[in-house]
Amino acid sequence: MTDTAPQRRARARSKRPPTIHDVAAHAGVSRGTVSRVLQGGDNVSPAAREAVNAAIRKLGYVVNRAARSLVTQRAGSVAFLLSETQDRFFSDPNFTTLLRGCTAALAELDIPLILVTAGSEAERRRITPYLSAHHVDGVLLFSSHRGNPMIDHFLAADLPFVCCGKPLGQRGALSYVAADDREGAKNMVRHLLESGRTRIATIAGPQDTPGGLERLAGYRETLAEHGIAHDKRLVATGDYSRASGESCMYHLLARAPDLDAVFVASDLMADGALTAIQRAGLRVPEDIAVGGFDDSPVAPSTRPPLTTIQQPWDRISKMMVRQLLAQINGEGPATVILPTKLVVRESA
Amino acid sequence: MTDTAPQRRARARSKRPPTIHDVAAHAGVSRGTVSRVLQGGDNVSPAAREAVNAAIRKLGYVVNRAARSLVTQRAGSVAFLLSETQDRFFSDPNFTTLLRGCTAALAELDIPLILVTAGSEAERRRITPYLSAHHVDGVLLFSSHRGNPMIDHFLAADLPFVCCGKPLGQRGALSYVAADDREGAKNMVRHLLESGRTRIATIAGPQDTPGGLERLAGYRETLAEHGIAHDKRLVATGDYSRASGESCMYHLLARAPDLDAVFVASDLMADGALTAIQRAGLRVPEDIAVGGFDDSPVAPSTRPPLTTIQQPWDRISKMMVRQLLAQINGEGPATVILPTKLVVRESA
DNA sequence: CTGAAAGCGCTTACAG
DNA sequence: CTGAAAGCGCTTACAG
Repeated sequence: MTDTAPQRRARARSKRPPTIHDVAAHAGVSRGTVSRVLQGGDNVSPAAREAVNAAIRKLGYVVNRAARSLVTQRAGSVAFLLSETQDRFFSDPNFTTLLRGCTAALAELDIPLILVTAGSEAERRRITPYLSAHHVDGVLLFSSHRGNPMIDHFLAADLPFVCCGKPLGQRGALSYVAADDREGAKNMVRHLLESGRTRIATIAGPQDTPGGLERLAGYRETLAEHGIAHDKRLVATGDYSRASGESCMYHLLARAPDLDAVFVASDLMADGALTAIQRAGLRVPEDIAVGGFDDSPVAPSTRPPLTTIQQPWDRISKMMVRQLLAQINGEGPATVILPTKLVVRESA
Repeated sequence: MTDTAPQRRARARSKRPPTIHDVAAHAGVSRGTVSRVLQGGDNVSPAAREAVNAAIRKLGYVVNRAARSLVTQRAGSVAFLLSETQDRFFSDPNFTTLLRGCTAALAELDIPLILVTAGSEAERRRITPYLSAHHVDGVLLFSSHRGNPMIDHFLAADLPFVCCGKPLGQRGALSYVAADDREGAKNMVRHLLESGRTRIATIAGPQDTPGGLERLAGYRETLAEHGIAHDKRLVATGDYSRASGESCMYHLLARAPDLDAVFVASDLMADGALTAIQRAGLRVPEDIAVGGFDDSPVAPSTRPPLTTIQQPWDRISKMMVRQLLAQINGEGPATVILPTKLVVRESA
């Protein structure tokens, strides 16, 4: 009626996935040897390795990660943290591209990706202890605005993290991967200049984001390099949304009716600008050339198709993963800047 | 020079997050009591509970989930599984809506969401053992096409899962949450009929997806109910893409020039149909009324804005999470069908 | 190259 | 209501 402890255990095990104990018994070795094979198989005789691998296959053994984590003191997983209003990011096509890239890069390494959002202060408070308690080995941080408070927690908890884009308002060396925004902007403005435009306006992004800052700086630098005096009537600042691009363009048109080109810091805003220009009865690119930034999915299907700067999203996500793993393995922080590419279509 | 074991342990601990052991020592109780408080605090005296909670706050204790998982035999996490070509899903706006909804619902329950993709056969082979080994407690499954092979593995491994949409080609009772596609389609066709249209065409979705099947069935049923004979020249089948909507519409126009309305099984395809109709020199809705399905983000900004059927995405994700947790807690499978809503804009 | 043993941080019957 | 103890499934010095 009542089983002995070993009987009970054996019975329970029959319903459960096999453990290292079962593999060891099957292969006729100790559990230590099985573990060594699992770790890569150094210091194991070929015969033992073979027997263990055969047993693993036969039993369909899969390591229990919780048990492993407990002893190695590593979670074995990584967080993809969206520290931004969710709506903003989830509706941003660039975000899905990044998410897909990181998922793929991590999947190849068999590292689970835990998706975490922290758009509000309340969410941040809830998630910080989880992260700081090292329930993940590191975090891929996506947050565009200045002064993310979570960074200090990660630093305090000694938790590796890599930012997407330069984290503003932070001191000390932090790991981040970013596109070369400034150089990309310069490239576009140069292209506009070379096509003969002389009155080039810009719609910048929010000035508390690296993209907003750097792309505007690139615009100014290029004009300065070409001896063109700065004219603040030619500068408007949007919030990366399509609607803001449209209204900025109306302002620009009103303030500087003679402008013949505009460099817009995002494709979405550029699409809005296109609408404004056409509603004003002007033609693109004949009257006004429009250059965007991102090469987002909408770029080829705007009317006319948008000339823009391609962000290296795939490389960014791959590099973020690589940098994060390096840090988890003890390396120090590093900054990675990736080049962008001018994509010429019809709008400029 | 050489520490004793306890000294070594104490020193190591000082750099590590506090454990239940530290909390117990601090509160002057046993570790068992601390654990009981963590579990909800039944069978614990108020005094002990207070002491433990104070110690937890003071030490900033956070439970080690790996250790907990090891003994409870539960992962404590859930997978969001995309068993579909990644491109297709990541570019689908409905997908991000679902992902956001599930993330939010799970976050409230403090359950980590692990994002897993399995678009190719190779990926499926890699991920199946991980999932089947119960590295997650359950899976939220997103896959639209017929006969997903992973389902059999989940069944065999006794792993709870809930599908988004009716899983085709499966027998036996499976849990799924879906919008009432058929009723939604009927609703739209009725709306078209009531506005006086008599030659109503349809662009259906792929016939190996529940949405493709059910929406077409709803279309047919409604016409039959109104005594309108079935005319197969009025039926075309697309693949949910914008491009397929456009080309289907050209075919329809060629085969049945007298059609005065079209019910399209997705907003993206409807947008394509709009283009085709306008290129053919016809007006929407004057000449042809167009009804979509999804109420996706593009619907309000098509020209003209699209009359469509709203899918209850937020409710779907919430219900999927709820059903999954119920199953994890031992309940049997259930089917949940959620109503849709007609959203009238200008296209019909 | 290999086994025996300790220990990772929890939970949970089992006694009391 | 509470403590002592066993055990979850691994890894890793430590001896040999």
